[in-house]
Amino acid sequence: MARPPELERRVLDLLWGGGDWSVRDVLAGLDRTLAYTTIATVLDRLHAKGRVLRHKDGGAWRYRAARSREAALAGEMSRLVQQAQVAGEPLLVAFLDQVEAVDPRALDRLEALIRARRERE
Amino acid sequence: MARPPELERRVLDLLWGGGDWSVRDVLAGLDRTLAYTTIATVLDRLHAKGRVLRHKDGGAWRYRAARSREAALAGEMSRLVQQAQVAGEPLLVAFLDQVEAVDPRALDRLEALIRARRERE
DNA sequence: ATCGGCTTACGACGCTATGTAGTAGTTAGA
DNA sequence: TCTAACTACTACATAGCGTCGTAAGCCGAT
Repeated sequence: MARPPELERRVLDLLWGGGDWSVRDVLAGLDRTLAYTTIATVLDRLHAKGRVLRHKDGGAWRYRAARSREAALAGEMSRLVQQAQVAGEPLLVAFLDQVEAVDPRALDRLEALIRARRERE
Repeated sequence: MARPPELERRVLDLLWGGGDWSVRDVLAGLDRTLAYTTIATVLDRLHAKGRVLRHKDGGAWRYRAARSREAALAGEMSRLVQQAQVAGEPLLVAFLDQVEAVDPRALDRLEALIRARRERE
C-alpha cells in the first residue's frame, strides 16, 4: 500500500478541529520544527486537491477543511466498499468492532438506522 | 490521497477469485497487453509486501492471495475508522448505503450481529 | 516615502511507490 | 542435450510527498 501522506494528515487533523487557520497558525499547532514554507506548500497542495478551502484575510490566506473529518471518512469508506463489492461477515464484524471501540452507543444508532431503512420501505 | 496502485489491484482481483496462479495465468487473466516480466515484477512486489503467498511448482512460482478480499477490506476499514476516531451519523449512513447496495440482506445480518453483541454483554 | 517583516508563488531536490520492461542466467522437459 | 519458459536483477520514467530556498509583493510603522 502507498503509505498515507503523514504531514498532510496532521495538518488536516488541525483544520478538522474547526475554524480558519493561517499558515502560521498551523505551524504553531504542530509540534515539529518545520519551515514556514513547508507548511505553506502542504496547505497549497491540499488546496489544489480540493481538500481545503481558503480565502484572503489581509495579506495572508486562511484555510479551513473543505469537508469535515466525518465526511472525509465516510467518503473513503464508501469508495472502499464500493470498489470491493463485498459485504460479508468479516467486513461487518470489523466495522462493528471499530465503531464500538470509538463509541459504544453508536451501535444503538446504527440499529435504529437499519430499522428506519426498513420502514422507509 | 495517494492514488491506489491500479495494476496491483487488478492482479489481486484475480487472485481473490481463488486458486494458485502462475505469472502466465495472471497475464492471461488480464486484458491488457503487458510484458510477462511486468506481471512477474508486480507479483514479486506483492509477495515482498506480504499481500500474496507463493510456492514453487516445477520451475515456476504459483501465487495465491495471502488474505481474502474480504479480510483485506476489513483490515482497510478498521485502519480507517481507528485512525479517524469518529463514528458519527455520516459514517454510519455511508456504511449502510454501501453495504445495502452490495447486498441488501447484509443489513439483516448486521442487525443480528449488533443484537448478538448486546447479549454477549 | 521608505524600510523591514510577513506572505505568497514557484521551483527544486531527494526518496519511495508503481508501472513497465529488458537481459542474463537457470531449469524443466522433450 | 537443446530449447522454451521462468526467475532474479536492474533499470527508467512518472508521481506523490516531505522539505525548503528564493524572489517578489504588500502593509504597517517610522
